[in-house]
Amino acid sequence: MIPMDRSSRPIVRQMYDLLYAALGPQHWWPADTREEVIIGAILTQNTSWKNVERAIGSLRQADCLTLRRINSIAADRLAELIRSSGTHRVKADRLKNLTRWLQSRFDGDLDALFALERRAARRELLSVTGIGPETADAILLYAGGVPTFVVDAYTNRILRRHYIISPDGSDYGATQAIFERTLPPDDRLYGEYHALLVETGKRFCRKRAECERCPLVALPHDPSI
DNA sequence: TGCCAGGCCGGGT
DNA sequence: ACCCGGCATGGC
Repeated sequence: MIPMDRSSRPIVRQMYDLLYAALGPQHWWPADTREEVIIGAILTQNTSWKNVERAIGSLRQADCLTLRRINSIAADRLAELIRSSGTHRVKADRLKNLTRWLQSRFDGDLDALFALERRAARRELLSVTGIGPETADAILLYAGGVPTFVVDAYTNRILRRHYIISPDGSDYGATQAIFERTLPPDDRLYGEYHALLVETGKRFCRKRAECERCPLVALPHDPSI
């Protein structure tokens, strides 16, 4: 067997190695229980994690950091508890949609959901109003341990920057397929990789001056992205 | 001060 | 099949 040299390694693997070497393990998803993962996944939609942390704290303080409790309290009370996460009335409705659906369809049993075949479980999650592709995959991966690659805005931006997808590309499934085609279906690997991409986006893509310090700067890229 | 954050929905072309 | 406004708080 001819050993594979560095330059012929898939770009997606090179990127992972560079990010992990530079940033180390990210310990995602930051939560104590899988229910907390699910709640956080909805709260963090288009919202900085910092604001989500406060909302999680409020829920914990009110003993409402479980799906059962969220299912039983009033939506407007829930909205007040999660106010700091922004778009709080929308998110309160979405959380209620989720818990109502889990109760009626799976008798409130998360194990029943995650026991489903992966595509079936994903379809189920997507049927809930307020759960889109990224939220569904984050729940599957970080709460269920299902090896599904999570694609977010930073992921597409970084792939555009490195010519891996077209300059205007943002197709969720296409981006997801790039990772799932190249990497073994390992939930720990997927989880670490997505966390590294988000951390990279936060630290190196926000301000122009920071992007030259990106661990991926040695790879071919378009500086204007 | 304005702009954005670990999206998604619903209505309009 | 896209495109867009709305949702809303806290941080820089």
